[in-house]
Amino acid sequence: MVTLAEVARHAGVSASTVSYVLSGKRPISGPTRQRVRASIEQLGYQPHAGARALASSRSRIIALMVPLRTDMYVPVMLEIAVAVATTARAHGYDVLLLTGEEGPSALRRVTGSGLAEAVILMDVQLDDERLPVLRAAGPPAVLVGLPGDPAGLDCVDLDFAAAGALCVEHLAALGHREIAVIGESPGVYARHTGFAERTLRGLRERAGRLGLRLLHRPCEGGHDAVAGVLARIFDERPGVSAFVVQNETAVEPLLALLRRTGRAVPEDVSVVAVCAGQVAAQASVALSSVAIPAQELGRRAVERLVAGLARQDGDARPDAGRGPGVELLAPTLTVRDSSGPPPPPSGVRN
Amino acid sequence: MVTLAEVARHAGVSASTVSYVLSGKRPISGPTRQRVRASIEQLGYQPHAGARALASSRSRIIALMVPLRTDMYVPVMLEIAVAVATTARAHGYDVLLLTGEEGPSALRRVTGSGLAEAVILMDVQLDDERLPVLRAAGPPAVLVGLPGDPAGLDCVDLDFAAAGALCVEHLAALGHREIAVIGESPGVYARHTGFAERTLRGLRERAGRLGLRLLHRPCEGGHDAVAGVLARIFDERPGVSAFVVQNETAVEPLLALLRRTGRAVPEDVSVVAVCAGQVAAQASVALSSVAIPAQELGRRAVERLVAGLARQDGDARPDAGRGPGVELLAPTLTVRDSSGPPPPPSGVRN
DNA sequence: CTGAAAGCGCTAACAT
DNA sequence: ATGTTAGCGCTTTCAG
Repeated sequence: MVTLAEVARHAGVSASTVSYVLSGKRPISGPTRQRVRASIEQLGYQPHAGARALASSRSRIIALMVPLRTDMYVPVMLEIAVAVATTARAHGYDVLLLTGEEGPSALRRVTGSGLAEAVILMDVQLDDERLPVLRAAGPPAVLVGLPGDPAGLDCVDLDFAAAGALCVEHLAALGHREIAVIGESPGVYARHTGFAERTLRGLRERAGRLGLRLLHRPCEGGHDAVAGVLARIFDERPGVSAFVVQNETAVEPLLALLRRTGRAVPEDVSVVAVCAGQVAAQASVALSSVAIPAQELGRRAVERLVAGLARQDGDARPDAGRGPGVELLAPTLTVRDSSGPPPPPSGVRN
Repeated sequence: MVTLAEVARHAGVSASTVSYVLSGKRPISGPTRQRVRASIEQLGYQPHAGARALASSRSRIIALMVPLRTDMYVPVMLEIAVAVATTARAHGYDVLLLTGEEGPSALRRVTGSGLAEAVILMDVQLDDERLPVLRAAGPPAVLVGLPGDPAGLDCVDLDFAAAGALCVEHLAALGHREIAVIGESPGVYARHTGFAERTLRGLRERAGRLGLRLLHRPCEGGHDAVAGVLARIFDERPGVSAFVVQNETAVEPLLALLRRTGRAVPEDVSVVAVCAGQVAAQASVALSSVAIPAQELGRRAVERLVAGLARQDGDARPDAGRGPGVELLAPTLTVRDSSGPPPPPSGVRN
């Protein structure tokens, strides 16, 4: 293995000079820098990560904790993870993959051992058990998602409430007066995953303001579960002319069932989804939808973390990352083929 | 930060004793071990990862390279990644997440810097550009997937050829004589991703042996693409009574289109899939399918890697991991609701 | 602008 | 069974 000392000897300089060429932490004359660079190149030198971490107390590693349970928003999770890794690299960091399984102790472990100098948490619950660890003099952290009490924490998420409102608004503008919401599976609500409840709040609030009727039903994924829920909805509210879906695995079953029961989309009923953009675009009827901005979420999480770490170093630049706090990304609704005006009142159908 | 030296002082022993209590690399008397353990506990000591890596030249980190492009088998990819992380932890390793983006250089980087001591590569292409790095005195590595020439490499994958054969066999046993294959998107074949071609080979070979007609068509995901392919298939081969699908995003569109064109599944046509188990189970008609054993793949990859690393250490145990080479997991076909006997010859329908 | 040298915290001979 | 000690490779004072 090539060491810094060998590079130094080869270049005819001291070890510290090589180090400073690498870090740029002090001015090095042009010629020396050239020679050192050449030696590094020739010898194929690569700094030893462990030695660096030991001497500098900075591992340049960010831990990313993904949920163990992969039952929800799976493509989105992967996309966020990949965006985190990519963005982290762009800032000189590597990413350590942790699963939710180990829970809070994993955070203590990677953080206490100096393995990771910061963490990003995905799939945050309203009263997440990992949060106490973070508040108690924890490491720099950014949550993707919003806990019940985000005080003192750094969070990035889609503004799901606004997303819900946006869906209602879109449907209201088309003339719909009665909407049904096919929600996440009951388990998601039971776990108090914030985004589901926030979406619902946004839906309800805007529906209330615009005077629409709104019916919400949690729903498991899969064809049979959706069939049951759908039947109950039409039973309770025959006047429903539009659906908002927030469960990727319910999307296709819903479309299939509507088709089978002779309801054309969007002629007879409209459907709007809050889900991964790809899912919406590739559905058997391209769905008008609010996409989860997975890449953006991953990217922002890293950027905020890196800004925070720089701040620690005394990089008092006022620009990067607008400081800690909650950052909610504004939702965008993409209109595709699944939403249109409601059918004319029954009996008047042409 | 609590150091090993402090623990040693607190316990009234030398630093090496503490180290050995931790590593178990030499016998320590019961009493001393107790005292050291107690001190560790009380002081909340955590070994410094960097210092350890430096002194021992073992980082206890495995790099996992996932494809950047997330267009295929996405849930499976995440499931593998999570299984890798979980299994690695069970063996005392952590996992570094790399994206395909950086390519071969990422391998050199994490490996040359001692950051990771071994790597797992996912989504391996037939002539993967990362392989030369591995063969050339590279780090211990396991591929999830099969390259064109696996010589000298350690690989784990589903036996896709056997999976294809299994599908044909199942359909043949039901009485089908003419089968169509909805393949992966053309891009996948163009990239020479091995599994798609191996599946096809298995399908063809078994179909040939059993005297079935087989028609293969690559297919993009999404409703429109599937519609086009399906139309062409029925045009060319009106006698087709069964489909094998190997593209998760084509599954629901296919089912929807069959339904719409008045073909009942499985009464009129059978459908068998090679895809994630969850997708098959949750489809609008529960699909008979060969599942991709994601967890098993991730688990085996780590186990083989760890076995290899132990072998390096001189752990000449004959058991663990059956040595390097190619390990193909046997496929399992789960019969669900989408496959049955073909309809009686036309004109005889009841 | 550059060098010398003292650690960073841990492991693993080498002792006893 | 335990202690002593010499590094592992790098960063960062302290000195010029």
